[in-house]
Amino acid sequence: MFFPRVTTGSDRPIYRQVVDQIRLAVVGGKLRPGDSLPSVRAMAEHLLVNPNTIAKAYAELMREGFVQAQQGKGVFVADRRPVLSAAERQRRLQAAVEQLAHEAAGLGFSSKQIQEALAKKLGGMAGMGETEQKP
Amino acid sequence: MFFPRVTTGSDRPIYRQVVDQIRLAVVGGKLRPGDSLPSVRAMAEHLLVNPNTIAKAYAELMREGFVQAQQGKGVFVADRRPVLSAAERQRRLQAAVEQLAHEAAGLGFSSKQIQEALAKKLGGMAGMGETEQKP
Amino acid sequence: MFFPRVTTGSDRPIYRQVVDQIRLAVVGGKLRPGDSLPSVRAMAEHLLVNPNTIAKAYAELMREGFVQAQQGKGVFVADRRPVLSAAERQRRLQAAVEQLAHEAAGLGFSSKQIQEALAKKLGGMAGMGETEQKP
Amino acid sequence: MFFPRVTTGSDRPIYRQVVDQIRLAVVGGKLRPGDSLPSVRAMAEHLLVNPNTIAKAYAELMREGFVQAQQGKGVFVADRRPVLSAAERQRRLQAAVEQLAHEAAGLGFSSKQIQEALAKKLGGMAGMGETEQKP
DNA sequence: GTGGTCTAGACCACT
DNA sequence: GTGGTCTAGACCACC
Repeated sequence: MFFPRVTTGSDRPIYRQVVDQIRLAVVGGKLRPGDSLPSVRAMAEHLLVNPNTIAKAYAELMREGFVQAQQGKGVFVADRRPVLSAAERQRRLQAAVEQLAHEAAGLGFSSKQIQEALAKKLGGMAGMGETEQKP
Repeated sequence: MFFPRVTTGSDRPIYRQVVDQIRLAVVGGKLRPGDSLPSVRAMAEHLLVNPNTIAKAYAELMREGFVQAQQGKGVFVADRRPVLSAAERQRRLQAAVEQLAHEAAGLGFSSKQIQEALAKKLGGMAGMGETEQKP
Repeated sequence: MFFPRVTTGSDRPIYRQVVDQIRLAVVGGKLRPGDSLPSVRAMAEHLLVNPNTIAKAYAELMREGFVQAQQGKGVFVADRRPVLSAAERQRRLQAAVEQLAHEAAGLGFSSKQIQEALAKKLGGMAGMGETEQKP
Repeated sequence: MFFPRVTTGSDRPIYRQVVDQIRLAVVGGKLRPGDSLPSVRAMAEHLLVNPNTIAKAYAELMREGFVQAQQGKGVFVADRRPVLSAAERQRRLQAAVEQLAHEAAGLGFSSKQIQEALAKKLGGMAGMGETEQKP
């Protein structure tokens, strides 16, 4: 059974962390279509968070098409990966990159330092690199 | 006179957009130490926002050491000085990098694609690379 | 639950008084990491001031690393970490010392009298002397 | 002719700096009863500040009894030093000392560090130590 | 004129 | 419930 890890006290909301990690597990192949996910209550107890928070995360994942709820049975990974338009994906990446650039520039870091920090972070993340999608 | 551009209805707060753009203009050399910035009221009228919102942005920039307010005279670009500890700067860089990594991973981009997008963005920014500060 | 005392009509702004007292309680050990602080609304009602004023105080304390806010849960005392650079801390100490020197000199006190008053005040404060940080 | 030195961009208002320095020169004996001070206009031109600022400083000094204006002749140091009640002087000293203690404690300085910074500052100031007044 | 503080009240996101 | 943002409008200190 897949359980994400969340850290309270981060600037990233808990429900967002849950969404991120499940999404990442799906696109990375750790979770396959048909796999079942923990119930809202089970995950809430496991992570020691409010059930509403998990419910919100699942709702977001359902809206995006990553998971599907089957009445009375539980939550499952959906068959097909949802698609965002290439333009939309690119637009969001640009926005995210821009935000990092602004923040780091304000802190006085050089381009090299920023890129090294990113490389280090990406190197330690699982499931990246095999999921490339051509725009 | 320098005026930032803000878009209401964005997920990024208005005062944050103002801070970002002025900070960028300063580190990018578009604004130099001693340059005067628009008065709180003038910028508020220009951007069609509440003066308090601009005051908040200026207060943030003052705390970060980017600008200096002189009672009754106005707000001016300050001589750059490192206000944050090396550890704090590093902590903030990590947080910013992490956010990009999660966002981009959720969108299904590969490590390589993310790094290329960042490299492209940094390459197009003025004043980066010369501002390196040793921790 | 910790509640500061503020006096309206003082030359020191209310939000500053709140910041001062909470900061003192933290460095003096009266408030320990993890302790929860009154909610913005609760403290505002207790002190008979506007919630925004308390929010501003908490925002300041967060920036300085004394407290940490958790969306939807409340405000908590943070683990201490040095946020400011050594140079910035020194700069602020100098400014504070200078202010006392001017004020006391204007009142006609001798160097010796000022130093004795300070020694007496510092002697009566908890948690001082163990918190030394090398620059 | 006595001219104070002011630094713009400080957190201490200019008119306050002028008041401080003249007051200090009087209690320190550098200026003696009957000595004439620069005219508002002359000092404003010399310090490159607004005449209103100097006028405000002189008004404050006159209210306190340090100087006296003689219509058409100029501003002169007053005969007798003004007296504040012992209790009031002590109260103000306590408040000033307290403020430094709060600020420095928040910055994480030890008692010893604070006292050393004060001693260094006082050592460099003229006219102190001979002006002791018994409370 | 300038920035700084405070109030009152609204809406939003998160738990 | 919690904190975060924004608006509208007031008063003050300073130049």
